[in-house]
Amino acid sequence: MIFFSVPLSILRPKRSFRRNPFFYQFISLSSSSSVQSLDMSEENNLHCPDYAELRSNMQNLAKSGAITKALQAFLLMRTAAPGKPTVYDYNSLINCYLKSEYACLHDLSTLYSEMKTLGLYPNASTFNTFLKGLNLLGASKSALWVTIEMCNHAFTPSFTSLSSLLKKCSDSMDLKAAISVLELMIGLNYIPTEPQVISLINRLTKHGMTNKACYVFFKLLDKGYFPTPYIYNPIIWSLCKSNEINLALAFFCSLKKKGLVHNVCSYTALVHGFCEKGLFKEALICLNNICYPNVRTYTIIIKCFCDNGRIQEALSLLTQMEKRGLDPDIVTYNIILRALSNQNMVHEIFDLFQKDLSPDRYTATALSGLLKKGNLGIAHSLLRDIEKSGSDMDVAVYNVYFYRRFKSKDPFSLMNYMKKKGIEPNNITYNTILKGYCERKTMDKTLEFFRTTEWPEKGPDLVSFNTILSAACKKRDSEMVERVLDLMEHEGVKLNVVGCTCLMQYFYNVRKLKDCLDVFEHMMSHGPRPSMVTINSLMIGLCKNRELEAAYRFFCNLKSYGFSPDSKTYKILEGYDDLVAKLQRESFES
DNA sequence: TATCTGTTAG
Repeated sequence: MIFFSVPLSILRPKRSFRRNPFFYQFISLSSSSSVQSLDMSEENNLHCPDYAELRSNMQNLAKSGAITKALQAFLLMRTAAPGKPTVYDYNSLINCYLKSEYACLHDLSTLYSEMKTLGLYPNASTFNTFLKGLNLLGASKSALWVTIEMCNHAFTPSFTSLSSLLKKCSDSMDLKAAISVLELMIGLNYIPTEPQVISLINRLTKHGMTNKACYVFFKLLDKGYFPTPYIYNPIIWSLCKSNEINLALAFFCSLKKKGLVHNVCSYTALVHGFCEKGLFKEALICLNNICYPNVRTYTIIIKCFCDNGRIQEALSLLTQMEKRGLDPDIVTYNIILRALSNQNMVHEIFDLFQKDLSPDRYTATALSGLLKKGNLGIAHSLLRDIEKSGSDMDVAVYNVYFYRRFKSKDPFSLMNYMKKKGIEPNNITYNTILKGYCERKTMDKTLEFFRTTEWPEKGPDLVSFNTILSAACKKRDSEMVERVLDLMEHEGVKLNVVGCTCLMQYFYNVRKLKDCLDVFEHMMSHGPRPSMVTINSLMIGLCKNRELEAAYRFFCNLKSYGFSPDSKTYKILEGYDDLVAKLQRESFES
């Protein structure tokens, strides 16, 4: 049979032929299709099989995934009876093809476009069959396109198919498509299920599409949908988290006006929003307006006070919640412990540990402030407790404790200890050891470690290089500075803002102010862009070298370079009374 | 539906 020798590739159109922006995979076989040019002459059909036989043949070919041959078999059915084959036969072809293990999007698109070439008009079943196939293939975008086609042909997609399409689009994070499906559903008076709406709105808000989430929400509201807080709370939260407390309030009040009753999570979002804006008074008023605030409500406001250094207020809120019968959880405690630890408030930390709390790895790292201040006792016994409790530890927890313990122990025995616990050291662990070498050993020994050690990741990183560069600069060891710079050049490591700042500090400390300024100018014109640490370093360098006038001029010009002086900049100036006096005088005169 | 930590270089 000659048509069986037609290669599939001839039937397949070129990929670049796009018919529709939504469903470009649906490509026409075009008028030059070899299906059209099939030799249908009598001589090639000596045996004339009947309709049933031909149909069965077509179905078998389709089931085996041979769509070209199946299409050819479909055309052969013309010979069986007048008016044959029909769209039902074509539907059967598609159905059988979907049962084959070779079903793919490209072939499905071919089957769709070929219908028009053959002059077949799809019926509802055709569309549903295509939708079933596209669903199987997970091609949600194409399924949306077919659904729209179906509507354009005046057929109504079922609730089930739209609902499943909505889920597919939402799960595959094609949120724009999901919104289109939802619009189709609303247009047909189909109301999606609550879990679907919650999931879609959640995903929209989490991906910075809060306005779209609002759009979806109000569309449903217009249809008389009665939303629960589970549906709209993600919107309130999203607005509050992005510092849009005014919008959140407006949204919150408009819902209240409509008679919707908010729950504690809705109010907690507002508390968070007020806190984010620094509106502590309003946050507290909001807290007091909630009939039954919970641990999370309190935790959020406590965190806010802690982050703003208002620890006493945080502690009194802790007492207040306990009095109300709300037991703080480990999250609440970790937040407070972190703040206390940064302030080195050892007694208060001790008091907290008298309570019934089960420390976890968050607790371990929250105490890093304490470690930095040298209060090792409480921290180490805590670490032992956490290890014993079987809490999940990670490399960062060990790194936090590493440097402090390094002083009294051999670093490599500590690393073995980590490994025994199943924690692999990382570059940060090694950089910490490197720092220990810099502080306690000679630069030669440090460089030897640097070169000979087996680094855990892809070798030493920029921080590693900066660690040794910084050490050489601090020691004002010009030969070593040069060696490190040569090493960096050899390894193809470029200086970043930290390295450049180290070099500037080195230059002004060895009274090479011009070299220091050269580095700064180079940074300004070629990068890396100076940071405020760089700026402040230069200020110190100028002042140290008694270039007070230059420091003053530099300070005045900071804004024109795009920098804003910070508290450190002002502190530097405070150390130079004469300069400050001049600044004050001039500001009075102007 | 909402809340938590931290390690290395200037």
